[in-house]
Amino acid sequence: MAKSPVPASCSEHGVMTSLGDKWTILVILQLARAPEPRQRFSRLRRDVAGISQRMLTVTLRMLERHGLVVRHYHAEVPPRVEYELSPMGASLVPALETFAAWIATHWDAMMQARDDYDVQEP
Amino acid sequence: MAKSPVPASCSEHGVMTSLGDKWTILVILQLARAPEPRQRFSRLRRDVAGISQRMLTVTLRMLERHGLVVRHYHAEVPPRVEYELSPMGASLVPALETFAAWIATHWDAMMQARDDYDVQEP
DNA sequence: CGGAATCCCAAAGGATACTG
DNA sequence: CAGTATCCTTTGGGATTCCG
Repeated sequence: MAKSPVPASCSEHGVMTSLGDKWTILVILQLARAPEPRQRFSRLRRDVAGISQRMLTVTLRMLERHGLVVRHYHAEVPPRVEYELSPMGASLVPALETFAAWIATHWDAMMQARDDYDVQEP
Repeated sequence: MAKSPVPASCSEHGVMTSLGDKWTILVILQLARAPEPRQRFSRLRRDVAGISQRMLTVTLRMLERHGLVVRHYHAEVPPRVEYELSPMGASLVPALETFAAWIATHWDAMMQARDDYDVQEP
């Protein structure tokens, strides 16, 4: 990069790199969909399909760092940590749910298009 | 992966991996925002800030493969190729614009939160 | 002009082991 | 339990060159 003088769209560009990440979106949706607003680390680990413990840690840290998630640490033995969406994080949820709904609606058509494309052009 | 028996959320998971990609979102938005519905390769290359020729090719191929973009090839000399959103691709745009609008609105707050976080915890 | 192919490096991310 | 640290493999993606 550093070839164009950082246009205005660079803010979008930068956020897409982090927020557009697969795990980020899935973790936020999981936090939003669960009945209880606060979720424990191990629960998220189970419910976000396929995420590794490392990526969940990294993702939650990034979200906390940007003010989208609040981390509640309880200094007990064994320790208990809960995560919940901040008001700003919660305000992002509708956009993500719209995105997720679009996927659910068009998933079959996209897979069909992909198969058609693949049989035609080898 | 292949540890959990591929739950229903795997569709979201799978699409996020491709559609959630940074370049994919930026290319779709560029195709949607330009006044002319059809855009030439070289124009997209210029307008999508920072994208390499390789990634633009890969991204457009993937979008075409999934039925979100239509490729118009004109066998002239020199050849001319135009891309435009399919109806399905266009139907995704509102969701992405909502996402982009959220980013524009909350960008400053996120950067502020990030700076606050960074000075506190070294 | 609009790619495709190759090369190659840097970053992402999984597996494992250890700790407060 | 909720991480952190390390290692190591896989992937992303830029640079370059060549082709229709």
